[in-house]
Amino acid sequence: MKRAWLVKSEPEGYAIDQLARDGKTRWTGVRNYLARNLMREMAVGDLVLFYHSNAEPSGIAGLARVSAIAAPDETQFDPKSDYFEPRASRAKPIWDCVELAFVAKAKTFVPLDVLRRVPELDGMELLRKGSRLSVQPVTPAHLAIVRKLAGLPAKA
DNA sequence: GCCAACGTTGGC
DNA sequence: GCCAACGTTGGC
Repeated sequence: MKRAWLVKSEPEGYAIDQLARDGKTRWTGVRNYLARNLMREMAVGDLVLFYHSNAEPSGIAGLARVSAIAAPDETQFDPKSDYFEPRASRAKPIWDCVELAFVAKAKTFVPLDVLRRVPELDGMELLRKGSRLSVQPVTPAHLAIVRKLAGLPAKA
């Protein structure tokens, strides 16, 4: 069963344009158990909304797709990395990441306040007060609405 | 910069 | 296992 997701990224750290240049990237640095567990549920081909957080403005910036399933996040083993995890070992990794591939940049960037004004998006995790989860599931209905708003292709 | 809403840590 | 203190996320 194909599912849909949303990931947050600070554009100053890794923006949709960077993903467009790279083509694909390992989604490293997620250090939240719920987010990790959701990444473990991702399948190759699942679509992923790409959200710019902590931005001016924040909002939906594009679309990606899962190009490889969850595997140990290499940054946890690197003492020089901000994401180093002293409790982890290669025998017992703690953090995983998927690989994401670029699909499209939003033809129309959709800011958060616009999303909030769409009644059909009620209940979307992103719009929940205090929502901080950086990896979230998105229902097919919500995905379809957001793609329409953003001018993202109906077929990836 | 403020602060609400979390998640994590560590003392007990 | 409880929970207070602390740290982080992310909108505003």
